[in-house]
Amino acid sequence: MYFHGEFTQRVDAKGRVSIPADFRRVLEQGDPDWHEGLRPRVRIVWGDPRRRFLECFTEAAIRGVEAQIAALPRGSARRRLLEQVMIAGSDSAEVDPDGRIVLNQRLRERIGLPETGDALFAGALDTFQIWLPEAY
Amino acid sequence: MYFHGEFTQRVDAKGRVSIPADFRRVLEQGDPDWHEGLRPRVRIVWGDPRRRFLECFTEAAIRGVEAQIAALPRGSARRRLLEQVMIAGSDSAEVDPDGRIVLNQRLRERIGLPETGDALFAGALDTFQIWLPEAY
DNA sequence: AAATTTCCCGTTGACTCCCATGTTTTCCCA
DNA sequence: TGGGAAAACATGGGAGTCAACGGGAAATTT
Repeated sequence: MYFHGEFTQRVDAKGRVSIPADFRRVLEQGDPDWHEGLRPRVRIVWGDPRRRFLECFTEAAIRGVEAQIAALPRGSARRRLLEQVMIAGSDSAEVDPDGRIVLNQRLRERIGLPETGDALFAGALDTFQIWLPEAY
Repeated sequence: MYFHGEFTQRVDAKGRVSIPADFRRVLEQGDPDWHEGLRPRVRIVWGDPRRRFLECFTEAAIRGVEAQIAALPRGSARRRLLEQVMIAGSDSAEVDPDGRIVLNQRLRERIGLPETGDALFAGALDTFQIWLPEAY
C-alpha cells in the first residue's frame, strides 16, 4: 500500500494540519503495532539540509531505513552522515483523533511555512512529503 | 485484455461520468483484488504537464509502474521526477455501482472540461485516456 | 501562573450512496 | 426472422456520511 496523490491542507495557528484521509490509511497499514482505535505513528525527517520539504515515513518504512543504517560499519563516514540526517534529524509524531499532526516551530521554519497557511502533501510510494506550496 | 475504441460520455454537474462498459470489463480483469460484485479500481494520472489528457491505468498496470519506480535508487533525480509525475500526480478512484467515476474539480480543470459537457474516452492498450473532445 | 499542548465540540462543504428514469442492446421464442 | 421481454447501460436527483477545519476548555509543562 503506497502513498499517492497531492493534497493541499491548511495549517492553523496552533501548527495543526490534517493528514489526508488516504495517507492515514497507509500510515495505519504501515505501522506494525497499529490496530483499530489506535493512533498511527509517523516519522518526520527534516535533517537533510538540501531538501526543502519534510519527508514522512510509515513506521515500517523507517524501520527499514534504520536497519540499513545499522548494517553499515560503526563509525564509518557514511553511517555517521545517515545517522545525523535520518535519525537525529527526525521527529516522531502521533496522528491525533481528528486525523491531524502538529508541525512545531522548527519543522515549519525548516520548509518556510508561515504562521498560518497551506501545506502541500505529495505522495511518493513509501513516503510522503510536506512542502510549502510555492516551493513545490 | 486491452482497452480499445473511442467513446463520448457525458459529464454531469457533479463531475460524474460513466466508464464505457467495455472499459469496465478491462478494469475488472486488470484488478488483482477484484471479484464479481466488487468495484474495480482505476488510477488516474494527471501529473505530466505536457499531456492534455488524463491517463487511466488498471490496478495491475499501475502496480507495474510503481514497482519500476520503487526499484530506482531512493532520492535519485529520475526517481524523484517519476514520483512527482506518476505518483503524486495521480488520483485513485473506484468505479461506482452504476459504472461511473467522479472527475473532481482539479481533474476537470487539468484538461479543460467545462462544468458540464462531454468527455472523450480513447483506448490505448493497457491504459485509456480522457480528453476534452475539441483537444483530441 | 503563564504558556504551550491536548482534547473535545460544532460547522461546513464535498463526496458517497441509493433510488428513479429513459434508452439501447441482447436474448429467446414463436 | 420478426417481435417482445429482459437485461444492461447511461444519466439525473436527493439525502446521508465523512473529512477538513476552527475554536474553546481542559490538562500539562516550565
